[in-house]
Amino acid sequence: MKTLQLTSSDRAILACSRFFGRLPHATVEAILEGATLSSHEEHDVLFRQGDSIDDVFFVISGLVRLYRLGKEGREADVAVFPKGEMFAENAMFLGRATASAEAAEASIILRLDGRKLRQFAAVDPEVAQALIEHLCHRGKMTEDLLAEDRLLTAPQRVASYILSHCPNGSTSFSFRLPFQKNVLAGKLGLAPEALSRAFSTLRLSGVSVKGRLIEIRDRQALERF
Amino acid sequence: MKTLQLTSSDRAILACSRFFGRLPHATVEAILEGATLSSHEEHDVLFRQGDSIDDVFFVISGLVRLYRLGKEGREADVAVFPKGEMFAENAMFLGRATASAEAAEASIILRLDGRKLRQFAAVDPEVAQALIEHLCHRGKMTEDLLAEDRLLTAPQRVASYILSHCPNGSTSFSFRLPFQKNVLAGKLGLAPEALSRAFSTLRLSGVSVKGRLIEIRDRQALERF
DNA sequence: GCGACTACTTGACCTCGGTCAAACAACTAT
DNA sequence: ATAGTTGTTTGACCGAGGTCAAGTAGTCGC
Repeated sequence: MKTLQLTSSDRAILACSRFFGRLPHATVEAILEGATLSSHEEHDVLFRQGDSIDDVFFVISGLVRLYRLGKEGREADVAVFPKGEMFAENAMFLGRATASAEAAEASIILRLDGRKLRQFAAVDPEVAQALIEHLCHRGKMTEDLLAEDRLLTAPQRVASYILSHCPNGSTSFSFRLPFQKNVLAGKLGLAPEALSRAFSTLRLSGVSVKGRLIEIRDRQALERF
Repeated sequence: MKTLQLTSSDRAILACSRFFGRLPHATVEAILEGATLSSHEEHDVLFRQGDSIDDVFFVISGLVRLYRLGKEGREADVAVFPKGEMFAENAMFLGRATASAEAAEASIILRLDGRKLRQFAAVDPEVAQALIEHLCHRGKMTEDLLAEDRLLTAPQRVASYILSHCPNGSTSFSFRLPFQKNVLAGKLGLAPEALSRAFSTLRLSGVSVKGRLIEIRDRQALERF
């Protein structure tokens, strides 16, 4: 872990994030005052389930995995945050972290003073509003995961993930996975082997996979799955 | 469905709910103005996934099941709300309902004007604060469900549910299920048959089940599970 | 080029839990 | 009581996916 300075390109990322994007510059600057920036290696732990943390985190670059611990060291991902996402606002209001967080690849993380943010939310309705919308969005994300776990088989979940990256309208297209298959497996609640098998099932429906490159030949076929 | 009048005992329930409990009487009264009260039979649908609703719901009595729809009419519960809980605040900010809701037993439901509540939240920081904490709590609930689904087997999930109703300290105790086993199965993401089998597995660890009455002889045995 | 990692895939096996069918139990209405 | 309805349990079966163990790519260093 190394401490860094906030650059202007970092600010650009903040400016177009869901949370900060809604707020006027002055407010953003005020919230950012005293924030610290740090770089982390893959597998660096940011905080642990049960910790009482009073910071809020923001992914400037890289990827963070949020997970719960089970018996015998088992881990279950409850969310994965790419560049531009904020997390651990929960802990700020609930008192302790409900999950652990670690960098899923080399990442740069911004750490805001939670008490200050809370203060702002209590005074500035605009900040409160932004927080509310952020929380609604986060709630929907976990609800999505839960519902997919309960309703879909492994290949269906993968198909659904692929489709969520597909601009609707086009029947064939391709894209690069934004992270390792390992991480995708975790996010979808699958063992890596199961993800692999799911991909090879989908191959029969016109999906080709070369490394991180995914190619779709027939959108309808995927939707039918 | 029948329209009703808000009684004083209904107000008492509101007053000690997580959301309204934090707010001053005057604010509560203002939010409640224009709210409508209705009674519903089991299986009455309150709204459907995808509906654009501009009401927020509150369970005065009974039980509401929130669920997502899958292929071929499959349903997956994403939350179950007992008396005193508020729901569908999500839809207010996201535009449409992310899930369907129906009464899981005969229930009395209070329906608040969402636009007005939103208005209040935008003006009164106290309301915003209450909303934020409510959303954090809801987020944690779904996260709990997701993590349990991914980390625990059926008997473990049931054990965990039982333990969550056990006053910590006592080694043996008993309580009544607050709803049908059917509903519990749904909440835990199990088929009713699987719940039944889970109970009979736990019987070997000192759990006895007679109808809705659950009796625990050995707390530690459950925790070890 | 070579070896040494690490990511990913494949195969074999087995357990958990879903599904269908049937038996049972509790409740209601007649 | 009798029959019907609904909630719950049990048995038999099977398929999805976890786990362990090899094997195959890639990728990095040199």
